[in-house]
Order: sequence, then structure tokens, then C-alpha cells
Amino acid sequence: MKFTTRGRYSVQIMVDLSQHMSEGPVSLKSIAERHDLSERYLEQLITELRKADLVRSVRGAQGGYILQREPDQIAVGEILRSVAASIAPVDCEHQTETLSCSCDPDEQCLTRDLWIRVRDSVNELVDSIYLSDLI
Amino acid sequence: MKFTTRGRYSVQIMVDLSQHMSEGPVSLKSIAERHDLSERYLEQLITELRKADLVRSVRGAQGGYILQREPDQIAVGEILRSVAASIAPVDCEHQTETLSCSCDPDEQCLTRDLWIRVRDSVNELVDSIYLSDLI
DNA sequence: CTATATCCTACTTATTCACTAGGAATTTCC
DNA sequence: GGAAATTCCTAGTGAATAAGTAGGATATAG
Repeated sequence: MKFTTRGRYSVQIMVDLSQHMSEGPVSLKSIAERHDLSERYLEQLITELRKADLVRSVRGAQGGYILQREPDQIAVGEILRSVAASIAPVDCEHQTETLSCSCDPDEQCLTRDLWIRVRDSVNELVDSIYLSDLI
Repeated sequence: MKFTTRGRYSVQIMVDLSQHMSEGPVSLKSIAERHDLSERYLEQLITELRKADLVRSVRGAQGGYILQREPDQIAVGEILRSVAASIAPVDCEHQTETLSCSCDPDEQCLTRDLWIRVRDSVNELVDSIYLSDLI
């Protein structure tokens, strides 16, 4: 069980934006340089953050990205979920929520509650940590 | 963040063994059939469980596997770790424990504590759930 | 002695991750 | 108006890992 770079880099992007809030739009290039990451790769991630309405973009020269809310109003859980750095340990529970779990509830899914508990526990934790807690 | 089939199947094996404790050695074949899983694949997993001293094997005809301890003495966390269904969300923290984290503590690792907290939280949870809680 | 199992090593295939590539659209600044 | 900077959009690719296969050796009950 591990978070991917998608999740980690996305949190880094958001932390970076928090730290440079006062400077107007922050370009992805500057973020990539500060953390020595691929700008092209971050582009994909921040696209998701924008779609999730966590940042807004300013196009053109001197453009960049700006947080949509204050750092103390953005939970890490939102960031992770927006880039689909899936927080669910296994697929089964996902389906369970919509009551379409395909596995035999008596046999295979004796362990179902386990994964649900793990998922909920992680979600609860990351939803209780805000960007402002990280800077 | 997800558990792999290694972790899930391993827990299933152990739950199955718990349920059939009274019947003497339980063959991998019977477990594979009950859960419709590949016996050959489970073989690899139970090898790890045996090495971790969570089960013992009885070779030959009528052989199989038996739990080494009572279900209320075997935590899920032990099972997951024994098959290396890594519980650490990212590598960085792993290294942190041995004080050899390679990333810049001021920049990249502002988020370090976050992943440590997630990891610890998950570990704490799976270590508090025993096989007996699942059956 | 045969059938049933575990045990051991290696190989293969499928999937996902991480990253790259090319170029279009938008905006600032001179 | 033009050049530079920057976001936006759609694909493609290489490497790693996960998941599952394969072949056969070893052990034991009956």
C-alpha cells in the first residue's frame, strides 16, 4: 500500500502554492524548478487540481496558478482524491458503497469490513489535515 | 493507495485457515477452490506466511497448513507485512526512520510528516485487528 | 507404489506508473 | 503587431511492478 508520485507531487504543488500566495500567479515552471520535478508531468497533475476547483489558472505570460481557497480550507484528502491517487485500498469496497459488490459476501468478503475500515481511517486522517498544517 | 492482491489473498488464506482449524491440515487446493483463486499463486503467498511463522505446513498426502497461533493472537498487520504488501505509503519515510532521508528536509519534505502520520495510522489500525475479529 | 501435497526456482504476461512529445491557444510586454 | 511566456489538450512510450504460470523435486499417508 503506497501513495504514488501523483499524490505526493500534487500535495507538493499545493504546498508550494501556499507558500507563494502573495506573489500573484505562480508558474508551473517555477514550481518544477524549485522541487526538481518534470514540468510536463506536473502539468497533468495540476490539470486535475484545476478541474477539482482547488486552483485557478491565469493564462499567458506572467500567468500561473493560484489557490482557490485559503490553505486552512484545503484538506489534503481533497488533493489526493482529485488526482485519483486512490485512497481506497481495494476495489471491492468502492463497489460496496454502491451496493454492487460482485464478490460472495459470505466467503470472499469476510475481509471486506477490514478494507473499509482501513479506507475510512485513512480518509478521516487526510481529511483532517489542511495545507496550513504543513507549512 | 491500495493493497495488492498479495495482501488481500493472504488475509483470505488466514481467515480460511481460521475457519477450518478443527479439521486438521487444510490443503491449499481446498482454499483455492473455495475462493476461486489460483493455487499456484497462493503457494507463493503461503510460503511467506510460513517463513513468518504464521502457519506451519504438513507435507505429503492429507497434508496442508495449520495456524501457528490462535486467531485472536494473529493481527492482520503481521499478515500484510509478512507478504510485503508494503504498508508504507512512500519510500521517503522508510528512510527517515533510519535517518537517511535523501530529500531536502526544508523543501520536498514539508510533507514528510504527513506520510509518516498516514503510515502510522494504517499500521496502528491493522495491528489492532485480529483474525478473530473477521470471522 | 501411487496419489496427494508441499516445496523450490524460474519464466511470462498484463497493468500501471511515470514521464515525454508536439503543438494549439492565450496573454503580457515592448 | 510581434515575440516571449505560459497554460491547455491529446497522445505516445519506457520501465517497473503485480499477477499469474510452469516444471519438476521432495515428502508422506494409505
